[in-house]
Amino acid sequence: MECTNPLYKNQGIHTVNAIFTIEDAKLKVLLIKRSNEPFKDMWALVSGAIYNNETFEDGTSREIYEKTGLQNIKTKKFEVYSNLDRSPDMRMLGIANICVINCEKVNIIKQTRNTYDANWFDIIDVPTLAFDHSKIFIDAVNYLKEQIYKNDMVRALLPNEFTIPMLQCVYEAVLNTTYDRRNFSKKVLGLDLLKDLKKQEELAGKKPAKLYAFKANINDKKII
Amino acid sequence: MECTNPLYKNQGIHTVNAIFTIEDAKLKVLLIKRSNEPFKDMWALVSGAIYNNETFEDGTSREIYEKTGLQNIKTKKFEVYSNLDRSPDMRMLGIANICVINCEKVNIIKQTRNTYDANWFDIIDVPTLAFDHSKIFIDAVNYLKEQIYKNDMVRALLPNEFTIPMLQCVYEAVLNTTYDRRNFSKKVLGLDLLKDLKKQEELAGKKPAKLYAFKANINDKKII
DNA sequence: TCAAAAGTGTTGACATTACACCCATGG
DNA sequence: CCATGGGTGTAATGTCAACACTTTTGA
Repeated sequence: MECTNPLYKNQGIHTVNAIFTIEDAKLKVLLIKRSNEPFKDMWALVSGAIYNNETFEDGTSREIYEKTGLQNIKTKKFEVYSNLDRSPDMRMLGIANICVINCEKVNIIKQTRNTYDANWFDIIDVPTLAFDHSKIFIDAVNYLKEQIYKNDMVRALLPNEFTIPMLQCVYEAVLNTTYDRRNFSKKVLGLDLLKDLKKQEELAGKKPAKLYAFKANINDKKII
Repeated sequence: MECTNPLYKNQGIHTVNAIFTIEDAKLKVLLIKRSNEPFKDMWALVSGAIYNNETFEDGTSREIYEKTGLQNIKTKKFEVYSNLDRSPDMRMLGIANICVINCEKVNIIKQTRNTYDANWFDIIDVPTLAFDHSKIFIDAVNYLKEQIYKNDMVRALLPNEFTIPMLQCVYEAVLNTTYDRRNFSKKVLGLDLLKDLKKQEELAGKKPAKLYAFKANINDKKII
């Protein structure tokens, strides 16, 4: 239906997505290069406008798909940005998401209707971003650190079958720290969180590690 | 500026506020009674539409003030509700806040332009609410439990000068549990969080407790 | 002098940390 | 047979939970 109250009219809603992965034991964020004004040729988080006839979640999935080709991404809203001048064209309220993904599973599309490059950036090498995305990016990293203990986030960063050293690597990359290998292993196994798959990874030049999977329907337990 | 893209037009933004306090050692939420359609005569959370020319934070403060008379309330966004049918008049995206307040400091206005009653409800006695506010209320309580360890939330629920038993009462009311008085006290004092004001409360029939205040610029520390 | 509630100290249980040794693999 | 990295055990330390007694106040 048509909006008649002039006080409410002309408000748009942006979905802004900080998409993270772990690659080479480093926390990385997905950036796209804009091919249109405003902020043409600048790197940006994956973002776009929500349509009238879709929920925020549906619009977010659509925007991520259109700009990267990614599907079925786990997202978590974490902040709202409502400065009146955050977008030069019209009043766009920005709702920001953390998204986490196992980058081995996916292929990023680099050229789309509004973008002409896409890449994973180590979070310490992120350039200045379009709009207010630099601020959103910093907030996203901090939020991710706070929330990484949630099992579904950790799950999304790992393949379905993984080893305990891989799990440790996720924690160390996100929290930018190190843990003792033996204590980490002991802690995780004691939480009754993992299913022993009775299989081993196949790798060269070292003792292969055991493969595990998360048990189904586990409540969040803090590993660290 | 005018919005021309029909895909984005006609989206309104609601601020929906679950305002909590501790009264009689119980966690309570502030509800208002609606005097207009839709949902006339039903209880609701404190909510309203954000205007084009104000930030979300400013619009939230304005709505809370207009519907309750309250000012300077600490708010924290926690969720976005975007079902297409959540408001019968037009597409209204709802952004929900947790708000916390020390009810001793304030006076609630019961009659306003759109409401004709307002009251604190023990969270176990909350009736069915207007719009999707019942769902939002439940999410708010859960979020508050998750976040109560943040110092600024606890601060907002207490007067400027408070005793350790009062602090313990806040935790017990929010988390619906009990703690050992001696262990709680020991833990809090060991965190270097509080300033001893070298004063005592003045109360009848019992040993008066020492008064404390939070130290300035303290990072969040989990008491429990 | 009594009831009510606050302050403090000790102990055992449990969790976390630090650290050393052995094992399996591919080259 | 060696380099790499995974698996496991133990002792020291730190944190948390349970619990008893004393203190201060107003009535």
